[in-house]
Amino acid sequence: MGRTSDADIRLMDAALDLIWEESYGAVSVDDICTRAGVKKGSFYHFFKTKADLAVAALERMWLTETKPQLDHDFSPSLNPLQRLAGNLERIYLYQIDVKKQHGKVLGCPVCSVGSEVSTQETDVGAKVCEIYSRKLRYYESMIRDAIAEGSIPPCDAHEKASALAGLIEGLTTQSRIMNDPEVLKNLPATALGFLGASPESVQTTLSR
Amino acid sequence: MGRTSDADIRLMDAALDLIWEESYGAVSVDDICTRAGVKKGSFYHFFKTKADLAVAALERMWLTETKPQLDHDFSPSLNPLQRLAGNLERIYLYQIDVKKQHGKVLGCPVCSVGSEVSTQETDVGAKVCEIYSRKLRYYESMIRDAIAEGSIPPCDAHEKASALAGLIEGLTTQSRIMNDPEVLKNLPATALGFLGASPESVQTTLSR
DNA sequence: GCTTGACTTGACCAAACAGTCAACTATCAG
DNA sequence: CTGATAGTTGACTGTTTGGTCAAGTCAAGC
Repeated sequence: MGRTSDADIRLMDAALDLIWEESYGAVSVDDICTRAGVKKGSFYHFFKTKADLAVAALERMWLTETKPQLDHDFSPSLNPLQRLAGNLERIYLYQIDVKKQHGKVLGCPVCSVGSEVSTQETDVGAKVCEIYSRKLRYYESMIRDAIAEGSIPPCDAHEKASALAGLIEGLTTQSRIMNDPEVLKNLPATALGFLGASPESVQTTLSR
Repeated sequence: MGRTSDADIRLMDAALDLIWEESYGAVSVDDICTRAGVKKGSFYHFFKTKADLAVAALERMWLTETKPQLDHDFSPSLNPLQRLAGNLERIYLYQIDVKKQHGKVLGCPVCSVGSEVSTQETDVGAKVCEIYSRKLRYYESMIRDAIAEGSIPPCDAHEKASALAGLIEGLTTQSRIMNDPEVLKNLPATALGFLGASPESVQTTLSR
């Protein structure tokens, strides 16, 4: 019963877009409301604070975008190294497209927001941490499969996954700072090499 | 002639501290003035805007802290892999200390600020970019020396340096987000392995 | 078709904000 | 000693900000 609305969804989408394009701190509640076409009273009907909205928006992004994409890219139907190579190639092409659309490389919103607010907005920080950890599981499982398959030397999969995430997020951040997607061009090959894949298997994996 | 002052230096130090602890967007001109013990009128006597101050503060940090430290860590008097290992070990121990002092892992201010403001404050973004590039030169020269010495396989030193910086900054950011310095514990070994150093040379490099 | 309750609206408030200024003060060079 | 000048101060302005609210609107379920 009662009136129906998609204002909360419009607010989440607007918030994520703006925060991605600018930054968490540079975006005001008014900015978000204007972009979403929602009045401030409605904002506070759905969310207690900007941080509250950010948490909801991040979780929504995970559910509607990140998770489906990762499920596709890291499907066990592919061989482990191809999963990673495909995912990283897609990230590279995506940032090229983002630069075309927005005029700027925008990188990864989860990472940017996390680094910005982790010491301040604890709820947002916790949500970022959660999403980051979920991503790590995809890497970890891929690494375990690659070891089992013999395509990379044995190692601590959890630790390697964390370092791999560092490499990926670090270069993505670098491409945002430098505003240059080409920083990511060799990421697939670099990442495979980092995992210890032989130069030949890197070659064959990337040529598919 | 005229009155002397160190207010500009106090402002730069205060700004850098606050921005490091919180974020660029979360810190106001009033906050900076209060921490520096300077009145707002004096702030605007020395700097046009917060962005202007940030640029000056970053350059000052480079000159008084980063550069001397890098010159020490990457001194050609050490063998190339030891330079990197020593530098990364120091970063790890430093973040442990920062967590003790501030209660939180704060990561690298250049990288955090860069990721936050690169799309908005172009002057600050350019300065971050400049400092980032200067850091890359240390990595690049170390990599070239390591190749010449035969301790790592040949590669494009510039590209490898960029990826190495991604790995280091990425894991540093991860440790800030997770508020856990232990993320950086194996960074020395991980980075040496990433460069292609043999397990034995990693072992001997780290045991010194 | 009417009641209930979720949603909307625009006006409103106090606090925080960036930025200005004229009057004041300390210091250095001559 | 003194004048020119760099630096200081606190009070000021206008704007943006987060946040509230009472009155109004609309749709679902009975």
